[in-house]
Amino acid sequence: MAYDYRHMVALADPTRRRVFELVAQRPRSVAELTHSLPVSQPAVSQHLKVLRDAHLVRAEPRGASNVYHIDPQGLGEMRAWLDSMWTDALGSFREAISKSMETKE
Amino acid sequence: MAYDYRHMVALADPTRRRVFELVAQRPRSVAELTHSLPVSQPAVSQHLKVLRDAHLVRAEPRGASNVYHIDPQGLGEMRAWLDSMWTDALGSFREAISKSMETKE
DNA sequence: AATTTCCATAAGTTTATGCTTATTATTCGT
DNA sequence: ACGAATAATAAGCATAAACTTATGGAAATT
Repeated sequence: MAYDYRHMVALADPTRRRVFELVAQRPRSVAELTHSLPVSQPAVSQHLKVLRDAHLVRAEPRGASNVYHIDPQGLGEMRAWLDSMWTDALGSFREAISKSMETKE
Repeated sequence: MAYDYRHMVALADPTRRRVFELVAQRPRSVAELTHSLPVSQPAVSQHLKVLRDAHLVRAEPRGASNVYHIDPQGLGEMRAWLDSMWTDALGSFREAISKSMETKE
């Protein structure tokens, strides 16, 4: 069940981020993405693979071209992680605060 | 205002992630963290710097030692980004779905 | 006050990863 | 059916970034 942070890894690279943002705006083919970016087509394909594996985008074949759109699953998993982090981590954070209050007063 | 993804960059590295998780469990000193990890103390300090810059952790000097705890700001910023992504990106996602429905029906 | 503990920074090395060119498979247009 | 276009994969390179050892400064211990 352990969260594997694939989404963070995927979004850590600036170019890959740009790919994701472009796809998030509206569905786009690989050729279209390549034209909007300062890197080669294979580079774009490689980034898309990482984003696909992280369930952040999904490919939809449309004839010879491959149209990518957002995959809600990735964002959903991130949100779930963030929510649990919010309660767990910030819970113990609050405890620590109270304790340091006690110590100081 | 543009989101700079510092948090994602920070959490992309497995060791740094481990540091973050340990600090999230409960506040810990650098020495404590080093003992729990397979890397040297300077490596831990370097990771902590990245996490600090991303506002994911905060240092609290306690005598000679430095106790790190969670910084809510980082998680908050991530949540804000995620929420806006959720509405924007998934909004256009829904549109695309509707359109592809029209096309197919 | 000397020694040890704690942590951060610096410098250098090694590993990871993002990029390129080359190639292949599939589909479209003519 | 043939040539052009689309995209994925492979191999190699080059830079970035994660690690190491070395060092220095501040606080605790004796």
